[in-house]
Amino acid sequence: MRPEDEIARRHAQLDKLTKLYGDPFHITKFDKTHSATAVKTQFEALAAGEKTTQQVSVAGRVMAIRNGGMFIVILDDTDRLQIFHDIKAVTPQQKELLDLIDLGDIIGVAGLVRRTPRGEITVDATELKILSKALEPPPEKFHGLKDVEARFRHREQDLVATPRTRDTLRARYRMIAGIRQFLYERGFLEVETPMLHVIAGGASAKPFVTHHNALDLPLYMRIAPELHLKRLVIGGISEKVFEINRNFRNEGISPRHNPEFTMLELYQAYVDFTSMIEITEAIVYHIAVMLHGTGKVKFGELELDFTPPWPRRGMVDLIKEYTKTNLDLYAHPDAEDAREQAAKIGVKLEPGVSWGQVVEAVFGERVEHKLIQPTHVVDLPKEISPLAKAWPDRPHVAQRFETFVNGWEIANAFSELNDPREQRARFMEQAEQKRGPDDPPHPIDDDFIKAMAFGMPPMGGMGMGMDRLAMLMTDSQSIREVIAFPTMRPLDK
RNA sequence: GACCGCGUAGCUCAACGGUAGAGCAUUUGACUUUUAAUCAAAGGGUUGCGGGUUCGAAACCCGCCGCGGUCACCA
Repeated sequence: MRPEDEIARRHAQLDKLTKLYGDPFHITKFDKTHSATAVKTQFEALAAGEKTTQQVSVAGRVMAIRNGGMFIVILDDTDRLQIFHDIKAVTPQQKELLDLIDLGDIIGVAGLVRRTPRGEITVDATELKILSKALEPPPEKFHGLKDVEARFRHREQDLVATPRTRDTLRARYRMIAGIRQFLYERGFLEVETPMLHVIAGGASAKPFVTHHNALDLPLYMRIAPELHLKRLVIGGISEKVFEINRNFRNEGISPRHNPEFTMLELYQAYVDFTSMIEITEAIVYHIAVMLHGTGKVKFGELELDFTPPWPRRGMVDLIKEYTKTNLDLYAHPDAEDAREQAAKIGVKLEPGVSWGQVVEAVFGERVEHKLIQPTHVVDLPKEISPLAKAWPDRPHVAQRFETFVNGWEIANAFSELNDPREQRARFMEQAEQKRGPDDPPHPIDDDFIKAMAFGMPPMGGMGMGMDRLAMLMTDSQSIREVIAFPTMRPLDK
């Protein structure tokens, strides 16, 4: 049978079903008393072969039909469940209805619970209703959907066919809900800030550009919520705010980058970055325990231990340690000198980069990917931290940390700069800094500086990538596994 | 963006340059307490798309499309 014949056959099945029992797509509800798991849990004590007179009503997708409809396996959002019809006792009408069921259909069943002699909790159907027809066939029942492209393009099929996908995405959403709950309990107010920005600030990344017709105005999808969140704290809406939502960056796609990704950003007045270290550790540890019952999480061949506290290491010190060259970039505060030192160990940089950019580049090339267990990298250069306070006694160094796990940056936090004069100077500096050849200069957000001039309390702020954290928590090697609908290039037609 | 790899039936996968196959699914029949049900049979293909080499291309070459990986990019 050709594939289009299979679809035609299913349409014919639907027509026949409609003629005999009415259009299934007119059905609006089904009175479901038990989930698959609820049935299995409630009747766990039944012995093999034992029957009950307990009536339950269940519903789900048809995953398997065996022995000509004698055994039907359905899947709901909790588990699989077996449905039984005594094929020798069914009426011709019942047999006709059974023959109208195809793999993938949604059915509702009322019946009596028993445990089969082989040990399977089963519902002996007394009533059966086809609640919805699948006009396209499901993926192969045993091997499922393997083709990664098909899995991401048709996530609904992947969810039905691949238990791992259900587990991974559910864990991701539980994780995000868990973080929200954690922050609510600590007095944080969840807020919302604009996705459409006139100036895409708060980070350095290429934004997506869009256009507002009525205002005839170019708008940018936000690359970070940072500046607006600070303005809310400045306004005193709460001394503790957070937002968990999407950022959009018009950069390359990789196993660790999706054009839209979910960030947690939180800000707390009257604390510094060390409090951000504590809350970062607390959040991640809390999630590890919530999902795995322990701070130790398996990731590929690794076991990541999120039990606090995590080591805090200076960025320049780590460079010294990992390059094994005794290169102390603090001893080379001149940018050109530092650049030459970096070149000596094989890190080539364009002339004109700042000292901080040298440190960052060497770190990125020689250290970052080696930080496997959770590590806070502290003492980042001020020059690459335009929104962070520097240490008064160490003007090159920001009161900032980035947390690395498995070589990935998962968090970034600092004591937030609150001097509007300094902030303007930093932005000016940033605007002049050497960037990529095609990159537009950083625009300066005057509204933000004006807000800061209105009086901003000292505060700590932290950002954490939810997608990468979800990857770590679900042993996923690609960011696309933890995003329900990752960005895909469309197929023609 | 560069390089490497992959693309065969609805799904999972085979096929030395020599007639494109199997399992699942589908159809028909048998069986009927199965659980990847089983048994027998049948139908199902623009081998991603377009060109080329060749007596002959799923395979070799070129271009394109899509996906994956690595790198680049990404404070």
